[in-house]
Amino acid sequence: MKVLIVEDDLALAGVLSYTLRQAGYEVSSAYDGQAALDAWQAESPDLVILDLNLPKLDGLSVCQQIRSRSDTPIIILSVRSDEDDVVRGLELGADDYIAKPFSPRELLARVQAALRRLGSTVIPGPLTAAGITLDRERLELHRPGFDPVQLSALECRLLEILMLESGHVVPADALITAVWGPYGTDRTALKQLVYRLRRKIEDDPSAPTFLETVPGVGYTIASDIS
Amino acid sequence: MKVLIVEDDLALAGVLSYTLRQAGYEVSSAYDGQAALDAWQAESPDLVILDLNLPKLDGLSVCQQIRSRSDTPIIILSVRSDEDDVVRGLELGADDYIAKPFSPRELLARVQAALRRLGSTVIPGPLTAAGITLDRERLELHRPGFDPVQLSALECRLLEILMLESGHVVPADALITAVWGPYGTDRTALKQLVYRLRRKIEDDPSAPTFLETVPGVGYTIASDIS
DNA sequence: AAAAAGCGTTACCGGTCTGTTACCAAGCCG
DNA sequence: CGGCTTGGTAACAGACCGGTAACGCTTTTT
Repeated sequence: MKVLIVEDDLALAGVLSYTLRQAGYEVSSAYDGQAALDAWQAESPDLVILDLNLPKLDGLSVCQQIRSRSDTPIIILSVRSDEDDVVRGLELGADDYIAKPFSPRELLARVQAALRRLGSTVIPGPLTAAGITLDRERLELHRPGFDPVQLSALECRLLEILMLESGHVVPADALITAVWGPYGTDRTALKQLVYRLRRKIEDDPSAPTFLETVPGVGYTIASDIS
Repeated sequence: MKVLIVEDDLALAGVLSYTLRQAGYEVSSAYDGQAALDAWQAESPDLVILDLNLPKLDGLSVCQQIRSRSDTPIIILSVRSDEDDVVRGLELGADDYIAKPFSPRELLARVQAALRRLGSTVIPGPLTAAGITLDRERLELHRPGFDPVQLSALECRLLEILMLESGHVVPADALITAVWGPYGTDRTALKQLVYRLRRKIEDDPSAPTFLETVPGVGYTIASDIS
């Protein structure tokens, strides 16, 4: 996993770099906006950590440029006074932000979350739980006795989370965050996704036997095969 | 929520302890590095507040040791001259730091933030008391010989409290505070809630056998199985 | 270029949850 | 004995929630 750090404060960049390397990431750095774009094209990293205050080319512009050309996850670094810019950055398609000062540990957590969310990360071996198997590469669901079902990317991610937590109830908020990122808000989208997923995998959506609702809390899939 | 305070300045430790206790945390203290590790193992706190300047065993070492064995959030206390150590502490996996001098309010805010960040994953296991089992994840009540009963969020909270105090009488005021918070509502709401809960779980609401009323005081559930 | 699929959004409907008001029965006290 | 408090019951209304449908925009496929 390659991470590009765009930060003009060399001390901070050093800390970030050290932390990420420790965690097993491959790290490259850029110290101004123009260099950032060059490095991005040269390295095609899997994730970008982007300071907003940059020499030569503004961080927001960098964000926009990158986003216009790819889906690479972007995490914005900001100081408190940048609040407006953060909002604009998120609107421009950044995935998350961290306000300075922050702990490397927190950064690491966000990097991992962002990579996990984009699904690009995990070299997905098939995931088996609750009696079913999810082929995350082909977005296919396999169930004994049924034909394989073709899933969309979002459906696959939703199912993946529920399977990883199989036997436990996953709160709706947690699902939203895990699927749409920290700024996904609307529960309606989740309702929709669950509904569409149920129609694909279940014979009778009105009496779900597999993907169950826990009213007021969230959703769950049974861990045991009944 | 348990907090471990590691601070050799007794006066400061006292202030910290007082502040946190006021806010409803359970607090334990250690006054040197070695004692900190011992206390940490003995108490398994939910969060550690760690001074860096400690007798016997350096704060950074304590941080490292704790982090190598668990994800317990750590907040570093430091004086301005410690800056380098703070950075090292954060690299070692601390979650946040506070520079002395600080206000109690700031401390509380950081503690809460740290707990919120990592602690949201605390899943309550099933609670068993008085012969019944409460599945707090699914809001379900299980009783031997009966079908599981679906509860609402409030009903579940009420039952949880009574079960935790099973065998004792819980005053009505205490119940209201525990369920609706410090700005609790009328007793009528409690009457309602009890009534509705009884109808869900009891065959004969007019002669309650499980959730009993203690007139003029509150409610209780028997601790023994009758 | 046309068709299909993915997905966010709005709207609607029926259900449950829950605070409130009202009423009744029982106990306490002067 | 009559007023008062306390607890149970009923009924209602507003809020919230989850499932469903339909629309439209975008992306992918054909």
